[in-house]
Amino acid sequence: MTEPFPGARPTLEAVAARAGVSRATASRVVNGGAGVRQPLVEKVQRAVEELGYVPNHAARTLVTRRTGAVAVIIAEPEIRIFSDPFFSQQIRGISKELTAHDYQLVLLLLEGPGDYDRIARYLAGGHVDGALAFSLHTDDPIPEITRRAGMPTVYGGRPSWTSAPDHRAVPYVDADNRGGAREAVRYLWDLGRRRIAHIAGPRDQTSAVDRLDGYRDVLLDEDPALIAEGAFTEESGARAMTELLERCPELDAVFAANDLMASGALRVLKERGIAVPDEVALVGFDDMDSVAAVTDPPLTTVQQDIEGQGRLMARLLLRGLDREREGERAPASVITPTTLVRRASA
Amino acid sequence: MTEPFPGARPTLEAVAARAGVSRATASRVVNGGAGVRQPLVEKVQRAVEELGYVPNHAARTLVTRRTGAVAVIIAEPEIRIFSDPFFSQQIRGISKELTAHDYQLVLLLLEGPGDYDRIARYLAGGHVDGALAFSLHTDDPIPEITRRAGMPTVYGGRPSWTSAPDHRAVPYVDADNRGGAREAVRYLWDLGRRRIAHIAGPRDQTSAVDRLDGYRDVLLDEDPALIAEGAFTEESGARAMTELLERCPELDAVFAANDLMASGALRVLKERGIAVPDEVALVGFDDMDSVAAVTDPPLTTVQQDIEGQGRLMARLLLRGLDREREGERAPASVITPTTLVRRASA
DNA sequence: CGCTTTTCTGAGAGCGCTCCCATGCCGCCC
DNA sequence: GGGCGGCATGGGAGCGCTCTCAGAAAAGCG
Repeated sequence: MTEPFPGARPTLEAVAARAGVSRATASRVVNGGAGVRQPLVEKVQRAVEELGYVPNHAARTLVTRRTGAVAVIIAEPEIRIFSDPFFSQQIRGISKELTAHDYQLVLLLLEGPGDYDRIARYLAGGHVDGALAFSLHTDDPIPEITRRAGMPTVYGGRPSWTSAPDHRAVPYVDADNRGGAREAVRYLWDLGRRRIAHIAGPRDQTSAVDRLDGYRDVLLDEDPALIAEGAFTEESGARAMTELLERCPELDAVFAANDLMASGALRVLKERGIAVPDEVALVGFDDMDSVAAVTDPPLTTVQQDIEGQGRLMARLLLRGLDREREGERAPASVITPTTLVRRASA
Repeated sequence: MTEPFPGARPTLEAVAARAGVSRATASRVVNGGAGVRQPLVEKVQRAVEELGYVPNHAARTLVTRRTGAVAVIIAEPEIRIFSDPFFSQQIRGISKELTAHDYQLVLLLLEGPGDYDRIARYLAGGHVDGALAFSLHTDDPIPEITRRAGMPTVYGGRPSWTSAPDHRAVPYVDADNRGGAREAVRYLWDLGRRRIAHIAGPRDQTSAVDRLDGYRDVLLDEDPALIAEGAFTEESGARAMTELLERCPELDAVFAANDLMASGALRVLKERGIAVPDEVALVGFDDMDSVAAVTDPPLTTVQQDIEGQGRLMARLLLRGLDREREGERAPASVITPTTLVRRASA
């Protein structure tokens, strides 16, 4: 690797000169070499090698109008998000898929409400070809921003506005929250439990709503006193459990909408000397590595393939980007299956 | 916001035409407006507003040679990294700092050994102005890659090669691991404990080495049987604890090199019916939200400002980028202080 | 009021690349 | 053997922006 002027990156022009061809031919070779005769291809490749040529990304983007980058927008203002392995795993899945297609991941974390402007400007500036967004609340401005920027976007988790009867269809990837919850509650029922409580997640997150719906699907004549709302945190799970025990001391099972709340509930049950699963059976959701298998007793929980969801989101988006050039429409959504993992807590 | 041809973004040319000025003047206004008379500034700003103009990033980068983006390289091949809130918090700190200076964060996750090539190409391609890298092992190729790409880089955690006597100096940010460990062990000593064991982290990570060194600083005549090595995971902490109990049943305190291993140790101690802190006092490291405060009993641990470290890394890098243009040298490293947080476990 | 000095503005080159189109070359068929 | 089609190659425009430089306008001075 020769460096004529150290620090000065060689251009295509230099490669072409060294290979004794035109810039156009050099460009063809660098981009796959279609329609160039073998001997020239080799000459150019040698020149590339010798000069240590790497294409200038900005120049390429300027003309092709494609950046080869995808934004991941994480709009969760709460602390939860980043102490939550959930997102981390999705991101890893996304990263794997993007990498495999030579796309880059640009992380856009929203730190405060004022950040929406920044994001809007960023997306409009043509920095990225598409976007992935997560856990949108009902009135989240993100969809409007991406739409205005003409930015193909795939959502992680069913966006809440899709509950409306005539909503605009957007592609999203989500676990089968309702089905998974149904399976969990039915499992408790089959265990002979009849006073099954539910610690729900926050009402403004569709995953929480869908899991609650699944719970209701099984317990048709459900008692409102058996439902408490938490915030998907350990602490809130503990609070909800305390509440439930006050309202219904005779409950014999709890289905928590995620593992973190389940572990909070478990803590309270243990503090009160209530045996799990003998007196109260407990089921969580997510099968979070750092929680479900570690608690005492380990949690029976609903597993979802989080990394797989990430990959799927990326795949959906990339497919959308390809189609865009052919003028086709956005891809459809995908619901991924869940599995009940039986451990000691139920 | 008028859109003349929906989908076709307005260019500076269009703004200039609408404002009745030259492209050069429009450019000046867009970039701060220095040296342009007020009435023209306003005209241009109005045109920008009306057309919804957003500068084209690629074009700007092409001429300025600055991308306004920084790569965050996460080279940890193990699973640990992303179920570990540690990185998440650093990233949040980095993101905050970058955002405040209008820089973007590009996440480069290494999925396998073959990925180094990809990273090298990416950095050489001029996609980013600088890089932040984490937890480098001794023979990690990342430093060489960033150096070859002429990419200013700041490291998170002291890179291991800085242990060598005549190492190349690189800027890094790290907690005062040794000092923190020293304080923790001294605290146990002051509590009257005399058989203080240590669950160390993996020997190839400097944070582990430094914490071990801190332990040794206090226990000058330390007994090798009192030291066991883990892998910074809950599981490995439990294994190490088991080992230690076999070798030294009479130990009366344990200093674990991180909270995860401390929680594993705690689990084993509880299983054996050993009272914490009465029989064995336990101290961790990191003060990880999701672990230290949640265990039973809550962990006494060494706190470090992880998010602050992230911010600092970004700040150091950005300062370096500024100086680069003035030909100055790389910034120095920073060691951030730690605090002992006393909870029930010691 | 005319001249110099300073402040503003505009014209134009050029960043590195892709891609359209014209040109040249070869082979093939009648 | 002349003409024609097809394929490989090169010339050159142009993506949208910044920045230098020269010229125009405004300001200062005698």
